[in-house]
Amino acid sequence: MDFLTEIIGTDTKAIHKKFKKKEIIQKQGVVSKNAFYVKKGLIRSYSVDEKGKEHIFMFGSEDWIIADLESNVFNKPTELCIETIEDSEIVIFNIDDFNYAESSKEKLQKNSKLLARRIGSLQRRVIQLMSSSAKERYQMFLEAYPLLPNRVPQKMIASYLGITPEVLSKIRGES
Amino acid sequence: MDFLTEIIGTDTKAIHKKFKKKEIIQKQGVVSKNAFYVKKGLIRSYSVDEKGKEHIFMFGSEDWIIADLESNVFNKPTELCIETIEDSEIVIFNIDDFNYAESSKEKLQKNSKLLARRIGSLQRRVIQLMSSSAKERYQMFLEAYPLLPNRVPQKMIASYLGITPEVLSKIRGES
DNA sequence: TGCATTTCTTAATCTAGATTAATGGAGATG
DNA sequence: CATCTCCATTAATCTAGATTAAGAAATGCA
Repeated sequence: MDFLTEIIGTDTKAIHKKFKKKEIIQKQGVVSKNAFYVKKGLIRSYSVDEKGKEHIFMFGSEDWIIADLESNVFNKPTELCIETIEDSEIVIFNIDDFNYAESSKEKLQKNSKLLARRIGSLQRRVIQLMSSSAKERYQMFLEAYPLLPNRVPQKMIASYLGITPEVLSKIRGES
Repeated sequence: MDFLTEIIGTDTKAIHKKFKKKEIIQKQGVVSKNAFYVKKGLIRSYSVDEKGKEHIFMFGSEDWIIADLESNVFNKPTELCIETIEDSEIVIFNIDDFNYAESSKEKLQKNSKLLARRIGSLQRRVIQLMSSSAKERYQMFLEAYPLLPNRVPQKMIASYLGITPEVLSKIRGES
């Protein structure tokens, strides 16, 4: 738990938990201040629209932190459901502790860097969604996350890219 | 310059500048550490794809800060061009100062909150782009930014929504 | 091991939104 | 004020990707 300790320090209360494959870590609709650090395994966060369709917002593998900041910041029920894809070990901690508590300067700075980094990748994602075709987006995904395709089912990759599994299958068949 | 002082403090070196309508504040391709605080007026950041098509990433009106964090964080040329829509007064400052310098704890915490808030809205934007129709996105835009439609040309709203001006015109005609 | 369920693929349609093109206004500029 | 360039709108096509459907492969479970 090295990388995590470095970020949240040792003073933060954190719960260590193991989950089986396909277990729900956090349900949609809950108001929670939790953040989830992936020590081992693979998880995903996704929203479900009115038609019952799932849209994967992000994947989290080792050393990633997943949290619904939209919910945390604006204090409203999560639209994101968080669920394991593989058997996983997750460290759950309170995001307020993480962000604003009696943290050291150093910790706060590290935190800012992490947040900025995440904004960077979200920015890229938004621009991609607006300007690239399904095929281009798939290729960029492969480059950005070369290890994930082996661990994630096709239909989830499709969901992350904002396309249907049928179209993804076609694209893969082409190249 | 109240709100800004509160965030960046008085120690940070900042340049105060006036721009005419349609002036370019920052060009694509530059590696810069600049952030732009809008004191007065309206600006936009956008990327241009290979086909020469513009995609507006975000608008910034009074009290907004616009910066290409993707570029700042990963230290690579900006993909975002920043340009005024109206005559504007802009405060330019170095984002490193803002983030990591000899800042007070309080300032760092405030900074974290701002970043988290921005992540929240980007998260929402990504989910919207994946799950909503053009019409729904337009309606959400109107709710989220009720004042902008009067100040921004249609074609720019279309660009922000990720659709063509023709489709936006059609949508507006319907309701 | 065998049956059930889920996932992937292929193919035939359908549709939201893109593209192209033409028109009438609205601002800018001399 | 006359010309010019840019904008918004409408309408006719076109197309990327959605939907539907059905069979094949993989996976889970008793």
